[in-house]
Amino acid sequence: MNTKLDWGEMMDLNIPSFLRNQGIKASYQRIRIYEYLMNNRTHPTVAEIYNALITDIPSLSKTTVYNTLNLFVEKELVEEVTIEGSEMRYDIKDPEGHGHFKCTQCHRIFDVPVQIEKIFTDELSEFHVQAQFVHFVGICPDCLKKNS
Amino acid sequence: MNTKLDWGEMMDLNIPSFLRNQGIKASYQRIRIYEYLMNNRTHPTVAEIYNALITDIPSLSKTTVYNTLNLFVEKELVEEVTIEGSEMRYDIKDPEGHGHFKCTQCHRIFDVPVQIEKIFTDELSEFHVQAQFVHFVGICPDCLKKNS
DNA sequence: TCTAATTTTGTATTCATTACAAGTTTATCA
DNA sequence: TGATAAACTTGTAATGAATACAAAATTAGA
Ligand SMILES: [Mn+2]
Ligand SMILES: [Mn+2]
Ligand SMILES: [Zn+2]
Ligand SMILES: [Zn+2]
Repeated sequence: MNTKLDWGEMMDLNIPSFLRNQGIKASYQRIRIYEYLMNNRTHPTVAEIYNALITDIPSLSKTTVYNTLNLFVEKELVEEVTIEGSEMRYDIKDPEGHGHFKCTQCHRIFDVPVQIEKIFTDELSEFHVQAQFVHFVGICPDCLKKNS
Repeated sequence: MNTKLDWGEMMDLNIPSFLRNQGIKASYQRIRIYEYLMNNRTHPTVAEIYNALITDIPSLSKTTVYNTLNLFVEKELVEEVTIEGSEMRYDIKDPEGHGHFKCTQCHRIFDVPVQIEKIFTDELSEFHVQAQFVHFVGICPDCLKKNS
């Protein structure tokens, strides 16, 4: 039998120690917010995270959600998804990196694999690239099926 | 001698008729806002456009800048650049398409060529892609030089 | 346990964007 | 040309995401 855990499994099992490893105190609120992002890969907004957790954590403040997400972004555990003009969206940062697809019809945001290396050009060699983001906009397979 | 004008030259010469061709009434404000975007490829915010034009057009309202840009986006003359979380930025839409690089030090946003085709993957064939955006974040050549 | 540091919370504030209605300009037609 | 409607612009009010700030609560260290 295989006892080796992958990245996702490891953090699922022990979020508190993962957070501590990243130099973050594992408060109850932080654990629950991180856990929510792990289990809901839907690129939620602050409001969505808050509304999902408020029943379980009646004392939760929206400010805490903002503070926590900003901390996670700073520590590079979480990525801001700026695919919308209105509200910021958040996503667990995965080491490989992936792109996003926004469906104009159902408004869902999908993960899509992207070959990041291939988009680099000669011109970019002069720049020091620290992060890259690829966004697509269009109609998702589900909505295409419904339309036809 | 060559009398053929390219896309940029054509619109430089006659913005009003270009706008009318796109089904947009060529009001003075609209012409000046489009002209500003043509001459300032710096991905300006609404506030920047407004502040640049207010001395020439003392009656100008910020609402008009918003209305006009939203109209241009709708008619696909202009593209929203959602590289910042705070303010929307605007860019003349060019047929070939290009990526953007945000320098974390001088906060400028640069155009960078991108081979869009190369980022498509098999997974995406199920989606109907209408637009794609590539953003980089890092340090620009100027700032790299200053740092060293 | 006592004390300091950290975290959470609630409220007030900021500010980009939109909503709306009134004023102004432009187009249409007799 | 002059009247009338349509389109556009403007100013102000409203919305709402995000931050600032200070007090309350929790945690860590001595
Ligand atoms: Mn994602
Ligand atoms: Mn550009
Ligand atoms: Zn869809
Ligand atoms: Zn720079």
